[in-house]
Amino acid sequence: MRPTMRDVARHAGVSLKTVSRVVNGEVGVRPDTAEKVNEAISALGFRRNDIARALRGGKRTRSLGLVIKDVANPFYSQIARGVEEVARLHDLFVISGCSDEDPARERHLIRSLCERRVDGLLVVPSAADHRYLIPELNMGTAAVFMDRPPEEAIRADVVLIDNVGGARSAVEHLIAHGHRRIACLADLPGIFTARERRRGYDEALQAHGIPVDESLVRLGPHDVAGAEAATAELLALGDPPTAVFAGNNRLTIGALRAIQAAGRTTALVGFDDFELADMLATPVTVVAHYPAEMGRRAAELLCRRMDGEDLPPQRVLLPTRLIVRGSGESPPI
Amino acid sequence: MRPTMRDVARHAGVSLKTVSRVVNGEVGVRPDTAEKVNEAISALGFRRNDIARALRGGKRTRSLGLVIKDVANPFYSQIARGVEEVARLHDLFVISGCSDEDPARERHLIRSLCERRVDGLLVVPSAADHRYLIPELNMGTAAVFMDRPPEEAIRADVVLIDNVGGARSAVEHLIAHGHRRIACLADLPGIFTARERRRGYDEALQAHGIPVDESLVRLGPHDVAGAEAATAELLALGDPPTAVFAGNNRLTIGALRAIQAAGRTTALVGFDDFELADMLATPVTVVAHYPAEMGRRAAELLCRRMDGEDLPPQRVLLPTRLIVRGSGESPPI
DNA sequence: CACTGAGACGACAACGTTGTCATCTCATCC
DNA sequence: GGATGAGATGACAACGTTGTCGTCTCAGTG
Repeated sequence: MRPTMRDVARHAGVSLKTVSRVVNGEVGVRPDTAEKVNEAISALGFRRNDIARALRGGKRTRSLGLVIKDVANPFYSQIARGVEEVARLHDLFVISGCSDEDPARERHLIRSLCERRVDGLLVVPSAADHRYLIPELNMGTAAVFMDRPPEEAIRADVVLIDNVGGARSAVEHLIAHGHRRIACLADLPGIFTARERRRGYDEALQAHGIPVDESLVRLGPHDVAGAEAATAELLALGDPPTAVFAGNNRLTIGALRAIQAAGRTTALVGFDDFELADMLATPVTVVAHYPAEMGRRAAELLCRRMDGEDLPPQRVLLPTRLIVRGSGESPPI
Repeated sequence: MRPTMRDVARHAGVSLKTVSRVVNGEVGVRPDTAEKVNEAISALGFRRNDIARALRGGKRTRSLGLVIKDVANPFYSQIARGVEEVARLHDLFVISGCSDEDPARERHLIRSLCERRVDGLLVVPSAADHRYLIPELNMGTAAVFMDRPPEEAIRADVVLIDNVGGARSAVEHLIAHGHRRIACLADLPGIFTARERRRGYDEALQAHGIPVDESLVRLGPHDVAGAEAATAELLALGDPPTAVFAGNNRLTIGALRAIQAAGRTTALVGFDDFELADMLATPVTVVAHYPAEMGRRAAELLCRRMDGEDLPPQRVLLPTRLIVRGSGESPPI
């Protein structure tokens, strides 16, 4: 089927090794010999077999595995983009898979990637137990986690967003605009980022001497519809909140729908920026962060590990930025 | 570093081949032998080396290459998602790369993917010449193109959106609402989809006996800013259009900005659906299509080719759907 | 002319796995 | 009791490449 170096060698009347030398640009081949070989290569359409190349000498496969929840989700696709940019610089390929937040699938993916001998792993871990990774790590597969840390037992680098700080800045922004009754839409409490953002919300209130009113906190909404319902409920309270902090972009959209539907001017700040946030009927004030940057930083850390650098496990915290657009600056009723 | 089957064999006191049999679930191993082997496997943390596996016997690598313009762009990330879904069913991995519409990079990517011996290629081709692919195709690498066809000379499957039909339906919708002066924002004429959508625009007008007024057609705007400027220019004409057809979602957003800025109620229909189109100040009527479906269909075709099916090259045309949301139904001034 | 050494090139093994075929062990049967 | 054969296991080669080392050629030197 595909010609091998042996075929090229036969065709050019030289030895296998000489073809190898030419293909890899090694020195010590006479120009006319090299030309003969190159002619044979184009005549036969030879392509060096990277599979064989990786096998021989336990060479690197020049590939890294990326496990995310879902490429179709902009948050993850931007991470993927950041990863790919760094991979490109290092002449690495990215082999990616979507876990869909299913721990079994995640585990299967990681295992398969290890079997393919990727040089390193980049993982956005699901909420499950990751100790099964320990043997792989001990065996020398480098790994860096993104967005959520794995359990204590796993000594690996992590790149996180400053969830607590970002949430705090959002809530403080609302407080600065005079709000005291601020609702919090948090995602499922099993999710690390949801817990952290909730913590930032609490800290901001406490820092300003505002008691946390649990009736204004909604843990659990996980999609636009859930957030819309939860917000509608909050707005229907006898003493409704004058502002809402939404823990991620799904929740922000849901809250926005409910606020618009209720014809209120309730203030809103959301975690996560999203496209067209500035083009909505009410432009949305958000805590922005940079998923592509997370991918890049994680990939860079991974490359350093792959190059054998032996630092203690790093924990990178990426900053957030409050983008003021209107929805967060409405005064209390 | 990582243990091999030989190590496992030594540890279990059996032969290499017996380990292979156990690992691959072959019959003809006594249960107690299998157990010894399995114990050795977990004791050593053995993982079968898929690289060696693929090499031996010219086996498939169980991977496919995906070349898109940019994963961070939702259109492409949805394609990637569709591809992933099918790949998962066939136990294949997806190795992807972003061409950034750079023909040289695309070529490099495809070449590298072939060197890695992917079992098949999925490509959204850039505007360049793809004849360099012919040797690879002849050499047995299956390939399926998406979104844009490669040149005539390349006999391969293609999965396209019904660009002409979708554009025609958009413009006919505007005509049905009484518009006669309909502007067309098309992307760079070098882009296949831009040409096709422009053609749909022409056909719709001609079918209704409306002459094409070239002063209402803008070829070239390629981003939001360009479309905004072009639309502003159109609206400033002595006899401005009463409706705009925008050839893709970037152009739609640009047009929308310009229309809002000018305080007009100019009707607007855009090609490509986008998230939050229904949440904008003016909800946008669009020609929707399904990029994930394109990825799925292309991946399915590719899998059939990889399984050795030998059909003539297929050309799949995916339907579009007009989603009415408001912006396309304003009457002429 | 014999010697030296650098430069060009080739033979061979090895990477980790699996397909092929050979061997070895028994229980079964006449 | 020896032949038979099924079942279990092992030896070995091969996949396509590259690292190591050996061989060969030939110009330069004494």
